[in-house]
Amino acid sequence: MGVSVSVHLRANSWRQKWSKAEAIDLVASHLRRGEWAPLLTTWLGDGETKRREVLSSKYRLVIAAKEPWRLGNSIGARKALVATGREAFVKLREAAGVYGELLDLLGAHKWIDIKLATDDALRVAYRLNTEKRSIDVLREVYKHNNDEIPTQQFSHAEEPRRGAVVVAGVVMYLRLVSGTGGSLLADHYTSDVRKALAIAERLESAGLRPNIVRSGSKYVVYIATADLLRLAERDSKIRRAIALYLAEKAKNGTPKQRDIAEKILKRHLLFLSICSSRRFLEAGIAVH
DNA sequence: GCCATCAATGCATTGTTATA
DNA sequence: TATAACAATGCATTGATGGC
Repeated sequence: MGVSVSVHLRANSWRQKWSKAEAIDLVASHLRRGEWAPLLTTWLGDGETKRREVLSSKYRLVIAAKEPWRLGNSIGARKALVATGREAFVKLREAAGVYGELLDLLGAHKWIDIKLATDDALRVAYRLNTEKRSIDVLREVYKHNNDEIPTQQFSHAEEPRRGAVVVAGVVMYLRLVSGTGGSLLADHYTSDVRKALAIAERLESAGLRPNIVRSGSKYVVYIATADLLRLAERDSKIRRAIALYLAEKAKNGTPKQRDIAEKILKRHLLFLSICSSRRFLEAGIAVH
């Protein structure tokens, strides 16, 4: 089985014992018989790994070799594409057998890639822990600051201006973002990082997923389309404000804004049902 | 290839300060 | 006090990135 082979190969220090060319041929012949263990050891040694690719579901087993054609399709002069697809990584993982426990202990970089390729739960956990957004970075920098931000700054019940909504007591401005589909954000500007962090925390405790980015000397706390839509579903004031904002932009915005606003309106019919149809007729929006 | 998001940058209007 | 210079604010735009 894979176990005995891989452990055996290790024990013999086969990489030193045989020439690379011989070793490569050995790996290739084993692989032809469906035996992946030698390939695993070779890949752990001379394999190329791109975690980025694995995480974006691009699975390629590439090994550096002098004569790549012996192993698989050549990529350039020195690399062999041995296999593709997630299944190949599953095979590698299976080939490791008990040896995997050792690799676990070692925290072997490439071994982790194999696990990331084959274990969905691990992928999710990995992403949660490693993919830092700019808000996470900011939080780390300022985490020693546990100073309470006076809540009073949130509590005023002022009426938001046009194009603004109140989210968890925070006045946020609506904003259209161009992309192919267009998005709608709500943001809040402040030049005080700690205020920004406090506001973000408040939004988070309201079940949202805010981010903070720098804009010149300011910090921008914002929530993205998905969050805004969820808010709109359960908060009629927000729903209404968004509907009006979109209608206004679709009518009087710059060409770009009109475009985006119309797209969003058509995609999320929710907002059409909010305002009176007369209002929308006035706004001159044609929705088919 | 499409779409949403990220993050940087741009810009017009409004507010503030300096100087005559 | 008039106004020129500058800064802050409230946005808008855009290229890059990454998932599906």
